[in-house]
Amino acid sequence: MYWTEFFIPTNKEIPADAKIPSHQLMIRSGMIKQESSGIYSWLPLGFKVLKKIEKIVREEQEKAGAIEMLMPTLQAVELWKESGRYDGYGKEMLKIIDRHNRFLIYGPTNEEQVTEIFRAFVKSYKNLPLNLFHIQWKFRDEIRPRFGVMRGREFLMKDAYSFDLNEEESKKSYYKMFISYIKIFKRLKINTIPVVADSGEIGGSLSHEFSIITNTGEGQVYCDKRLFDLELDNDDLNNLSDLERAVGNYTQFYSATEDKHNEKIFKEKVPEEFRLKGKAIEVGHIFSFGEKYSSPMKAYITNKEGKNVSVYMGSYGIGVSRLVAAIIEYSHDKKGIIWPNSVTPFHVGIINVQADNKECLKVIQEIKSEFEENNLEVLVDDRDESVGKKYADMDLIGLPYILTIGPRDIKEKKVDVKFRHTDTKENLSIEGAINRITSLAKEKTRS
RNA sequence: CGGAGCGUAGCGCAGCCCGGUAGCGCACCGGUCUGGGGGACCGGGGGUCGUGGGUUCAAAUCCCGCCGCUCCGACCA
Repeated sequence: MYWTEFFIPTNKEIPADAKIPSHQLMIRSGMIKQESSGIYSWLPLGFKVLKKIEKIVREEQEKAGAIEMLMPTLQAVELWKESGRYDGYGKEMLKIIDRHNRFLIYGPTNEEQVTEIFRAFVKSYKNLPLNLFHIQWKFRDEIRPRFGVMRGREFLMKDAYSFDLNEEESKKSYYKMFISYIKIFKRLKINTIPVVADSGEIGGSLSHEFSIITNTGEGQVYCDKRLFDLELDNDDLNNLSDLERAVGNYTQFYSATEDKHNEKIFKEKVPEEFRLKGKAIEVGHIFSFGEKYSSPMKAYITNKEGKNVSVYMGSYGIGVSRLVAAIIEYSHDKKGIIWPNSVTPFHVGIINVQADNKECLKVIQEIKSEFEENNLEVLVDDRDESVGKKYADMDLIGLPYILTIGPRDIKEKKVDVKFRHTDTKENLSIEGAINRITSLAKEKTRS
C-alpha cells in the first residue's frame, strides 16, 4: 500500500479532549474519529487493527469449540422482561421506538437473545455441550463515556454463551474458555491478570475478569508477576481434571481487585520482587451462572432420565474495540504507538527520502513485492513531505519495522532499518534486511 | 446523577473582564529551493464566533433559554 493511495489523516497536535495516551494516539494516528460522546468512526488504519484482533479472537474461540453466529443489535424488550433484567439494567439500555410504537433496545449484551434461540431449537441433552458466540456491536448508555474507545458507549464485543447439561459440564466449558482467553491475550502480546470477580448484573457464581495493568486504568489491582511467565501446553484439554489443573496453574497466584485485596495475604504469598500493583483495564470477563436465565426463560432440555431440566449456562465477553486501546496503553512511547506484530496494521513501513527520485521508487517497489510475497503488509510513505515528517508519522502509527530508502544508501544496495520495538537502527544490505524482518515478523506473528 | 468547565478557520488556541464589524501557530493551496528525524522563503484561500432570543446606535464580547462536548466523583466489556 502506498500512503498517497490510502487514508491516514495524522495530526501533530494533541486533541484537547483526549486525556489518556491511547485515546490521544488513536486520534493523532488517524485510527478513529469521534462522532458523538462515546461513539466513534473507525478510519481505515484503526479498522485494520480492529479486524486483526477480531480474527485472533475468532480463531482461538473456534479452536476451543465455540461456533460463530450473528445476533442482531436490536432486541425486543419482551425478552428482557422475561428474564427479569429489564429493570435491573435500567438506564444503560438505549431504548428505541419503531413506527409501530414497539419498544426495542440496542443490545448491551445477548444472554436473553441467545437463550431464546437455544430454547427454540435445542430440546435434548444429546445436543450438548453447545457454545455459540458472535462478534457484534453493543451499546451501553454509560453515564459518562471517557477515554475514547476504552470506555465508549458503542463498542465491539465478542460474546460467547455456553450451554451444558449440568454444573460439572458447565464448569468444563467455563475452564475451556478461561484457557482460550489466556491464549488470545498471549497472541495479542499483552499480560493479563485473571482476577476473581463479582458477576454484577449478569449474575452467577463463578466469574473471572481479565485485566491488564497500565498507568491509566481504573481501579487498583494487585497480583503476582509470575503469572506472566506461565506457559500453556498446546494440547487440547478436554477432561475436567486436566482443565482444572491448567486453570489452577493460573489461579494459584495472588490476584485481587482493590475491594478484595488483603495486604497481609499479599505479602505472605508473594515474594517482594514479584509483587505488582497498578491500575487495571478489564478486557475480558467470564461468567458461569447456571440457570439464571434458562429457568425464568424456560430453556429446558430433556435429560437421560426423560426429565426436563433448565440448561446450565455461562457467558464469556471480550471487549474487542477496547482491546485496541488497551494494547496501545500497554505499548507506546513518546513518539507514538508500538504495535505487536500480531495486530499491526502493516508490518513494514518504507520511507522514501526523496519523493521524486525514480531510482528510489524502483527499489522500493522491488522490496515491497518481496515482502508481500512473504505475506507481510507494507506501507510506503511516498508523500512529497519532509523526511522528518515522514519519520514522525511512521513512529506515530507504530509499524514495527521502518526502512529508509534514499539515494545515499541505495548505491551500495543498503538500507537503514529501524526496529520500533527496541528503538534501534541498523544499516543492512537490502537482502539482509528483507530476510531479517521476514523471519522476525513471522516468528512474532505466530506464537 | 452531583460538582466544575468549555464551544471563535480542519486542529490547538488568543480576543470576552473593559461592546465598535475577528487574530496567532500548525494544517491546507500555488511557486522556488530542499530532502538521512516535524526544512526555508515568497504568494494565497478559508470563520452564519454552537444555537435561539433579549439589551444596545452597535454584541464573539453583556443577560436568559436550549444544544453539544470535556473534566472530577458514584457505575460498567
